[in-house]
This record gives sequence, structure tokens and C-alpha cells, in this order.
Amino acid sequence: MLDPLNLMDKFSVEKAEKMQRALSRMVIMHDCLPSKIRYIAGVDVSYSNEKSYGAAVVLDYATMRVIEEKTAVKKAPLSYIPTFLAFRELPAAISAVQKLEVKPDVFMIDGHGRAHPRRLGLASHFGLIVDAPTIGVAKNLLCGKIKDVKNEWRPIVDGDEVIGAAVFSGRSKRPIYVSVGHKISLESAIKIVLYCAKYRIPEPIRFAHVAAENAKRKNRIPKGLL
DNA sequence: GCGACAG
DNA sequence: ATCTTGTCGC
Repeated sequence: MLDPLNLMDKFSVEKAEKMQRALSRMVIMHDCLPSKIRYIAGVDVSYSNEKSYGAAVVLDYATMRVIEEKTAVKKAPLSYIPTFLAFRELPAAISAVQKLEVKPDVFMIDGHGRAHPRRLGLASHFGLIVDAPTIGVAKNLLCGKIKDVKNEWRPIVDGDEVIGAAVFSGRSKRPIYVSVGHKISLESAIKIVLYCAKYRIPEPIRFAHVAAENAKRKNRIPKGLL
């Protein structure tokens, strides 16, 4: 079987799909209870030319204040291909996370987890590699349909299985899509996301996004200079 | 075959 | 995601 700790050196759709299907069966359902969380991390990646800028930000769960922030620059492995986002974002994301000194109890990733055609989105793949609880939070749907029940959140179903939840966070009319990444239940993932959602985008991801943008601006050549 | 398609 | 200025609204 393919090694979950190493991404493919030569990307091919066939091998990537096979890897995703194999890894999806390794996702652990052991729950990460919100009451046991002390530190939560947000992870995001931004791009400029061929470079990818990963950022990992750790927040104190009780106060939602940033206590640590690390970034990393990598050459983007490949261009964006729908359903294969992990192969593009993981190198920079993992690199940034490895620099953290504080060990987060749970990670919030900007992308789907189980709500993926082969049930292994970026958040799940990331979780397996770092072997930690992860929650997938996406701003758009990749697959599945929203079941129209009136609640604070609505299930995302694909066929007869629930793969995630559309959560109405902040005071937004548009939902965000939450799904299990690794080592957590959908129920806990939703609770944690709602707790962190001062605005539509949960704090950990919001801060990680800003950190990634800043890392990019720093390494970038000033506009009027060339 | 056609359209959809996280970031 | 990224390319980009001002602008409408809470």
C-alpha cells in the first residue's frame, strides 16, 4: 500500500484516487470532545506564482487569542485540480505545522474532510499525516446535497450517507461546510466550529488566512520595483 | 456525452 | 486561490 506519510513524487490521477480510497479507510472515528480542548490551530495556504505559503496559527481555545504563529514557503507541487487539493496544499501546510512548538488538541483546515467524492478531502489527508484530530471547513460544496431541515445546521448527504453539515455561522445567510477530518465526530466538529465562529469564517481559519497572506507579501517583490 | 468541481 | 478600486452597508 502507498505510504500515507509521503506524497507521490509523480502525480497521476489514477494513483492519487487509489491513495485517497485507501487512506479514507484509515480515518479514525475516535472523538475529540470540545470540553477537552485547550489549544486549537488553524491552517491555510495562499499562492503567488509557483510558490505556496503555508500558515499554522495556534489559539487558546478559551479566549480565541493567538498564542503562536508559524509559516513556511514551498514550491507549489502542481496546479489546482478539483478533488486533489491536498496534493497541492499539504507540503506547505505540513511544513508550517512542524515548526509549531505548542501541540494543538485539534486542527481546523480550510477544505473538506469526509465531504469529498472519495471521502478523503484535504482535512482528512492532513489529519492522517499529522495523526491529530482535524475538522474540515469549506466555503463551498464539492459534492453532496444539503438536506433541507430547519436547524442551526443541515446535513450534507451523498446517497444515503451523511458526509458533513452546512453550518450557519456568525450572522451569515450563507453557510460554511463542516465535515469530519480525522479523530473526531461530526457532532463535536460542529460544536467546535460554532464556538469559534464569531464571524462566518471561524477564528482559527481567519487568522491562518491572514498569516498566509502576510507571509506571501513578505516574500513577494514589491510591485513598483520591477 | 454533459456539466460540476474545496482552494 | 488569484488578478484588482472604489464603494455600499452594518
